[in-house]
Formats: sequence, structure tokens, C-alpha cells
Amino acid sequence: MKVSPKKEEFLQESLKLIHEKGFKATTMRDIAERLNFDVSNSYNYIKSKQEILESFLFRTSNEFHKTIDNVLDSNYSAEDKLKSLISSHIRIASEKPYEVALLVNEWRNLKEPKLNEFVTLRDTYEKKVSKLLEDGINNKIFKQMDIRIATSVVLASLRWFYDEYTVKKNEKNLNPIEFERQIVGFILSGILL
Amino acid sequence: MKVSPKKEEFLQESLKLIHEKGFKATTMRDIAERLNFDVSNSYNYIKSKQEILESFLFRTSNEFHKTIDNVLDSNYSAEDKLKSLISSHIRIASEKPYEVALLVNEWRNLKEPKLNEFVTLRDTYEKKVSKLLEDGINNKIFKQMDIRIATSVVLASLRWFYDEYTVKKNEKNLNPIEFERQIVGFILSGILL
DNA sequence: GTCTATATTCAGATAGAC
DNA sequence: GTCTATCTGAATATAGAC
Repeated sequence: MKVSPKKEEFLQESLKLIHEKGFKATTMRDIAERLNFDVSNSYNYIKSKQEILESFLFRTSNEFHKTIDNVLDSNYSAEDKLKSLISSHIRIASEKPYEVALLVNEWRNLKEPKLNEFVTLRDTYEKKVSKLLEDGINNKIFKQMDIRIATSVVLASLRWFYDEYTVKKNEKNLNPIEFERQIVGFILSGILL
Repeated sequence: MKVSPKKEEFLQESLKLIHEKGFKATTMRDIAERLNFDVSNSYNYIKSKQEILESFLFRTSNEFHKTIDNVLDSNYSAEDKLKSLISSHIRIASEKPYEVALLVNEWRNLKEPKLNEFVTLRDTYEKKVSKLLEDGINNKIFKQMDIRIATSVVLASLRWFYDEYTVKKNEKNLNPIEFERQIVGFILSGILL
């Protein structure tokens, strides 16, 4: 679906503002002001404030699902599947940091029934990760761990990463590949030498 | 400072509601309704909605700071300091899950100058963790890693944990000590067997 | 400590002229 | 696509009676 350049600009500017201030704290007036026009014009591009949230959230969620489905469908070992998952996550988060930030921080501002739909997608994603880890444990590739803890801790290790590409951090210009190498090292073998 | 039982109930109920719906989405009316009285009564206990947020946030932040200061002041090795830090974090998060949830999720709803004050405290905390990790790397106890990544990933591995004690998860009744054992295992040596 | 009433401000959204 | 004007609802907070 084609989107006019103006609409695209509107959405991207909304995305950044929402990231800065939070969804609830960002008003339609804030967005309009940033774009130098009146509030009422915002409704040329969207039907409601919720629509901004929904369109980004489901699009990004979808991207993560497609990615993990491809990983799980592959013939890689559990270890290489995990590496591939980490790599994909870091690629998406570095390419679309604001979209990922929205996914992580603002999903609970969705209203029913979209909220329920999203939570289901999220749970499904977690189950896919659990499946991967469980296979690795059963094949004696990963150490024996409680699956829920392992899933939470692996996802948590990845989830913060978008923030390296939103604000003006990353002064040292570490590139995503080097980041990936270090995160893989951490998740697979921890920090002990 | 003594707090009347009624005020304590008011604050605790506020805390849970804010956790469920988010700070901005939770209205004073919501809280009053939950306690079966009119909105106006809420102001018998607090001067403003912001005050709820501020009191919890700085109290909890303070607790984490005291804890890490004790850890850093000890004569433990870097490895044992890290283990002690993990242990303390898990203890606080399991004892006061809603307070920790607020700390993690709602700090950015603070208003200036409190917001700035909080962010400074938070940055200081991160620097203390970085210091610990840096010492461990210099002493060849931890592997060579980018300090900022190491700090982020260690903190991210711990940050999600409050959630095990808020909702009705934890069906398997894993106790905090077993959780701690598994998290220590993950952070120190990863998931590879 | 509880209520009713109200002041104030502000947000999302729409109508309709240009 | 832009504006002015406006509707509607809701939220924080206060005053003052019981």
C-alpha cells in the first residue's frame, strides 16, 4: 500500500514524538505543532490517534514473527537458530529503532479488541522462543534451565537494544555487527572469562 | 515517618492500579473508585497525583543505591560482588514487585525538576554497575567486553524480574533463591552447556 | 473523613469556509 | 490541504457543608 510522502512524514514525526514523551503524553496538538500546522490537519492523515499506534505496532510485530518463523523453519542447530534470532533482532532494532521502541514501550495503550490481539501475538512470539530454547535443552546444547526464565532472560537481553539507535548514544560508533558479536557472546557464554 | 493505615492502603492501591493501567491512564477517580469513595477524598492523603509517583520512585531508587553501595564497599572479588548485586536485586524485586515495576516503567512521567533528579540518580546507578564490571574485566575475571553493552545487558537481565511477582505467574512456585541461582548461571556463564 | 459542587484546563475529534 | 471555530468529554484539583 502506497503512502503519500506527507503522510509518511506525519507518521514518522509522530513516532519520534511518541518515543520522546510517551503515547499518552503526546497530544495531537504536539504532533501538529512539530509539523507547523493546525491540529485539525492531522486528521487528513489518520482517523484517530489510536490508528497511529495500531499501524506501527502490528506492522513491526508482524516483521518479528516472519523473522522467527524463518529461523524456526531452517535446518540450523538450536545454537545456530539462536544466533540467527539474535542477529535478526539486532538488525531490525538498528534499522527501525523507533518502531521497536514503540513495540516495547507503548503496546499497552492499545484499546480492546486490538490490545487482546496484540497480547496474543506477543505470547505466541514468546512461545516460539521457548520452543527454540526447549529444543536446545533437550538436545543437550543448552544447559538445563527453567524454560520461562530462559525465555525471559534471553528476550530481556535483546529488548533494550533499540535504545542504542534512538538517542545520541553510540558515540564510539560500534556497528551492529560488533554489537551482535558481543550480545551473542553474552547470551551463549555469559561474562565470566 | 509514620503513615496512617488509611494512607498506606491508599498508596498501595494506587500502586497496583498504576501498574495495571499505567500512570497516565490511571485517574484519581479510578483509585477512589477502587477504594469506594469519591475522588475528592483522595486529596486527604496526597497533595497531587505526582506526589504518589515521586514518593515511591525516590524511596525505591534509594533502596537500590544503598544496596549497591554496600556491595561496592565490600572486600568481595568482582565475581562475588556481581553475585551479591544479583542477589540483592532479586530480593528487592520479589519483596516489592510493584514498587520496582513503577521504577522501571513510570519514571518518565515525573515532571521537572524531579525528572532530572531521578535521571541523574539512575545514571549514577548505572555508572556504579559499570565500575564493578570494569574492575572485573581489568582483573581478568570477566571477559573483555564493551562496558556499556555489558552494563546494559546485565541490568536488562535483571530488570524484567519484578513481573514474576506481580501477576499470577509463578505457578510452579519457583522460589527467589532458585530464581537467583538460574539468573546467576545465565549472567555468569550463559546458556550453552 | 466523607460528600456535593464547581473551577479550570486540556484532549480528541468534527464541521465547514477558503 | 489549510485554517477557524466548536463540540464533547474528561481529568486534576479545590471549596465548603456535614
